[in-house]
Amino acid sequence: MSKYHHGDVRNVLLREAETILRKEGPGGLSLRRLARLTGVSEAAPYRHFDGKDGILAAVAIAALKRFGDRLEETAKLALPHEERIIALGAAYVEFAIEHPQHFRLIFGRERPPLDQYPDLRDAADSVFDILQRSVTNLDQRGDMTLADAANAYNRALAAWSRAHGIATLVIDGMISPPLDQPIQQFVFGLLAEDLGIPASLQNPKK
Amino acid sequence: MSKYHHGDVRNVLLREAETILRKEGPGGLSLRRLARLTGVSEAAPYRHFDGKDGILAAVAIAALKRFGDRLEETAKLALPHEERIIALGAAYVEFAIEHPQHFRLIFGRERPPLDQYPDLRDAADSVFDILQRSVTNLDQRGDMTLADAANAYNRALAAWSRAHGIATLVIDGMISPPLDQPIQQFVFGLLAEDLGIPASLQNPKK
DNA sequence: TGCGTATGTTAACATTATTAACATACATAA
DNA sequence: TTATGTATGTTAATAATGTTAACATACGCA
Repeated sequence: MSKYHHGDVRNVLLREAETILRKEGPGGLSLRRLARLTGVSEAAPYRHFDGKDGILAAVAIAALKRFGDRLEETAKLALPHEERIIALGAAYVEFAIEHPQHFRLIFGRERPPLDQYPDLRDAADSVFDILQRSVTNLDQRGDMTLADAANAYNRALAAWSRAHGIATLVIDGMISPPLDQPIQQFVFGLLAEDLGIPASLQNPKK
Repeated sequence: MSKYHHGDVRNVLLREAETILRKEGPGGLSLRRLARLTGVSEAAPYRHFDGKDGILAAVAIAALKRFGDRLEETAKLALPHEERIIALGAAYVEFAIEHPQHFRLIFGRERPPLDQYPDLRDAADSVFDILQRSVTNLDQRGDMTLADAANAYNRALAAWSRAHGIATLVIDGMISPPLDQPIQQFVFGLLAEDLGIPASLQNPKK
């Protein structure tokens, strides 16, 4: 009977880390507790991951993958372009509300440094690519001028910022979706809110 | 010659905490290091603050005060209502970029729990009040219907979300203001970006 | 069979937040 | 002035953390 060598420690650690993170967030994830819960020695995780950041990076990459898949699904819906932007923003916010800790891990300050984890950077870039392509609708428009492209990029950033702001404010407890209406409706309302930007300040192009 | 009793430890601690936080953020602020730098014993801070969260709360309250003052200044400018909203958003984002750690402390996950520090909650509420009053322009409109009020509240939330999203994405390194144009211009561009929300999704009122 | 590498382990180190137990200065009432 | 209580220090202890070093075992493969 082997005294150790569980055979699958890496995956067990990852799954356990997932459930801890879901409850307590990146800060609450302690390597030693993780090891204890996994039933493995306190130094074992270091054989499979590059320390705490390594584990967080692995979890973040998995989360980004799921996030990206979800956004892509939404982006594929047969919708008018403007409505698709709204739907994307709603999916974005819903993900944040359903998985606040993952969302924080992906975007927040405790995210492992992108330049130390290239896979993490790639995963993050890929999600932004989905957003950008969907919002600017690059696929159907090979004939854009440079100015159009800059414009499209700005529109993507603006849409992203709006969704991101709602998501962040909600999960950080600064605003609370009203209890008497479905969250979807609340998010749609905010995303579609027309701010009445004066023409004098609007982008001169278009 | 007295062996201790510096006379002003609380303020010295606060100022030292400020400079540490500015460089390293809430997570990097260690009570022991703070005490060492202040030239005081490691347990001394506990005589003046309710532990680490207490210090963070005090710093956050001061930061919120400055933040609020700045927003209020902007809100007082003689501008058309819509342009004032843009200016407020810009001031909001500029504060975040100039003081990212303070901004994080105010809004992020490491903020001490609001229900344990009523003064902190009051300070935060007061800032949101400024935003809300300015965006909805409540002062000049005593004649609003209930629906109007709800609408105004939503407009405030939407404007706030947009600015908050830009601020958060920038200080978390997800987007970078272009180097070849002033930050102000970048922020204005994003805030004023017209997303082309379809009429079918716009708020039926108005 | 033997050897190298991957995967475990235990033990140690440095750091952290917090609290208890004790010491000193100061303010104020007698 | 003296006495006493409170505010403000200190040192020392506890419990937890990330990380690394030194050592042990299992497995894959020549």
